[in-house]
Amino acid sequence: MEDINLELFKNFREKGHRLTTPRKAILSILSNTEEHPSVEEIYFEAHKNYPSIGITTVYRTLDLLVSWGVVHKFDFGEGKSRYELIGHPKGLGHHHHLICRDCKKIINYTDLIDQEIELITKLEKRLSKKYNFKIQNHIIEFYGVCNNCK
Amino acid sequence: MEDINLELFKNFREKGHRLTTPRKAILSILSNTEEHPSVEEIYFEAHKNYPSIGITTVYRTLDLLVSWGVVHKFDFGEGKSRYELIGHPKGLGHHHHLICRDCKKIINYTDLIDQEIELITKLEKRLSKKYNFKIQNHIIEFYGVCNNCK
DNA sequence: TATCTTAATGATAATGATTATCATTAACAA
DNA sequence: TTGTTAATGATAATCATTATCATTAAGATA
Repeated sequence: MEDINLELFKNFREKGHRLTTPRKAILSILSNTEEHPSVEEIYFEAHKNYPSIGITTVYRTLDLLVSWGVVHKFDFGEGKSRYELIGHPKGLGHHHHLICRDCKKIINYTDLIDQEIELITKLEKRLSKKYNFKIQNHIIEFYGVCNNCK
Repeated sequence: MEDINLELFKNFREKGHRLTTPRKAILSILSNTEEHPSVEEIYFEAHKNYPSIGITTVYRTLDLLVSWGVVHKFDFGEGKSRYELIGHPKGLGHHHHLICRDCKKIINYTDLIDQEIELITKLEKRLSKKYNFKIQNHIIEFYGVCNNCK
């Protein structure tokens, strides 16, 4: 439970939801990973400290967090979803992905250029006005074939 | 079968695959839609002209096209995949998405493409060199809440 | 602190998209 | 026209996710 952003706890209370043990466990796991864990991985990890947790609760809690825009749900083409805290307390921070169509390997890259941030910020402003859309986050992904698979 | 890019047919032959009726039907559908059809929708559509087609073949053909980087497989969080021709012969062309987390509505937008292309080209070059990765395409998606759902 | 209300949980079954199997069919090379 | 075999389509199997429902425990209240 070391590095949880306490803002996340407040989030629950403010929205009138109960802050339960399984929810705390799941937030803790998301806060302390630098990966994009799947439901099964989160369930397995949570089990260590909280053996009675059910996988249904993992699904439910993640859905809740995703609907608030606090967690992003990814699909890298493996037939299951992966999750990531959007405002990540560890260093992971804002990043994008290179995805191998073949072996599904994911490379995180963070060498974003200023130009990108500028472009995206501009786009966000324009799009949210034009479509009256509240934008919570964005993803940029490059698809192709990795060095091992070509 | 009106507007198929014949390059796509060559693609099959060049790779030593047979150009079969169901494959032609699927390519035709992808070439003539401006949507992101699901497997079921493609199957249903193909059925009109080719009633004996099986849904398994739709899955298989799409997998093949995706592995060549000719078709992109999307997941908009609906629990099923959607597909789109990357080099689209109709006007759809290169675009990105605004996705409502709530109702899953998808808005296609084509704004700011010139500036984007410049930036993305630069990024692509840099990333493919750095990670020795053959990049085939990219997606940019904005997630949030649409006007109806807020 | 004990009690009450009800949101949240977890076990289980149900669903639904996708994949595997395998006998049959049809591309296309010879 | 024929033969080889990749491709097909029907069906069953798999597996992630969702629905159901009796039970539990957060947190408000006394």
